[in-house]
Amino acid sequence: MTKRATTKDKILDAAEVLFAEHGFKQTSLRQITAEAEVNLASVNYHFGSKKALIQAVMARYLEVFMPSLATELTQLDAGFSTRDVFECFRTPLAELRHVRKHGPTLFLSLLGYAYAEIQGHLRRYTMDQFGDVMALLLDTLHQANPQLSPIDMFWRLHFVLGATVFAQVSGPALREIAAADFGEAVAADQVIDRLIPFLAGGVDATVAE
Amino acid sequence: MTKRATTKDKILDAAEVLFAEHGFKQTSLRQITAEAEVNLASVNYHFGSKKALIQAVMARYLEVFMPSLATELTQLDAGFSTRDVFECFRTPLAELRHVRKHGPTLFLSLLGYAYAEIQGHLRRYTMDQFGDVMALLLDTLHQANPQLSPIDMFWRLHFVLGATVFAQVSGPALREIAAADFGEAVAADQVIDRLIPFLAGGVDATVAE
DNA sequence: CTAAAATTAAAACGCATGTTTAAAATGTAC
DNA sequence: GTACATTTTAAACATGCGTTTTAATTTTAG
Repeated sequence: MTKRATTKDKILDAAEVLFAEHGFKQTSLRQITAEAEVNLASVNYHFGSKKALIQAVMARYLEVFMPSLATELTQLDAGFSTRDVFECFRTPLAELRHVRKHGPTLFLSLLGYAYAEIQGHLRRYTMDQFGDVMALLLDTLHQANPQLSPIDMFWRLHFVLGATVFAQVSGPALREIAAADFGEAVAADQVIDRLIPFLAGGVDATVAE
Repeated sequence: MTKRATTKDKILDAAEVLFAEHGFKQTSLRQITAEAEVNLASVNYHFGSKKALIQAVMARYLEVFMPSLATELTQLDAGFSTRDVFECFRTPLAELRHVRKHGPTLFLSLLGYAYAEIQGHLRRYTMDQFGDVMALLLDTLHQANPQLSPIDMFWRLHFVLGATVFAQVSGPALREIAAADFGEAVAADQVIDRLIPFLAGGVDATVAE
């Protein structure tokens, strides 16, 4: 049988939803503890500070996602394309559903805000912990596109991150507009189906002369 | 001869730099008025509120940029490519240098934060004021890519915005990393040279089957 | 059952924010 | 030069924030 949710988990669950919705800085501990139905002081008791809570929220996802992505990347068959590299994101993202029902969407939103609000400590944490996976990704993409210089690849990877996190951060609003304008509801998962071809096309583009 | 800067202008000039650097919400009126060397209360006296100041900052740029972009788009020669459409952004962006020395960079950063911090009032203001230009852009891109369905084009345009905006928001940090890792300094203007081929490649990509 | 440890709870602290107030200073028109 | 309007100034206000404190409560061990 499943244990009753602990205070610590109730905080994490409430925090990640609010963070994903409104960003880190703009979400207060009072909102979080109200939503989690726990006492305000319990955040500092269990996590020490808001900063530490933010890192704990990210860690739950990064610890699943990053190793999984690394595995997928290293298992690529020889002669892979850029498109194949981006397809490697599907499985690790889908696995986040195991940590939380809407894990994939939540994670990408959190990542987006982690980038947008240039939280020094978060960026440092991510890079310290998973810089090797990022380097592997950069290297793998470069293998698929040897014609691009490392610096060109560097910039294109960051354009990719930008398009991805942005699409997810403003995802709810955009899906709403899309549904209103085109009468077509789009699930969050389907956005990635539209995204991958776009990203691959961008990375594969010939450099400006 | 040029008039001495008024309090109102000193506030606008200081505000836009701080906003572009740290975002809207995270920049306080006290930082702004200290930088501008004016009294704290003068913001509310001259603009009414922080919200109104933010809109005034954006308006200075949008009023120049949007009509100029519209002009460029309508003057495209028949048979234009996606790449041609994105090249239309160069001139309007460059013109922002007339309103302020680093106008192009500032404007894109501001736009980035306006999107990232989902400021309802700002999004509404932008759409109300310049929704027609956005529609024109969407339509023009669709002309260059008639094979894409309207909803595919809708999503790709927003991926484009995401990549652009994030490239600029995290631009200073990225340029720093790039310079450290590749020993190659990149001016802010040159980022757009790397961006345009990427965006065009993404938009032109064949849709997923 | 009891004593110690871990957790929860309520309240307050110190600080920063946007905004307002009311007086002082400055500029303008006659 | 005087009266009026505009602008600047300093101070205070109300609110929300993360954090800390202290006491009550619950859980855990022996």
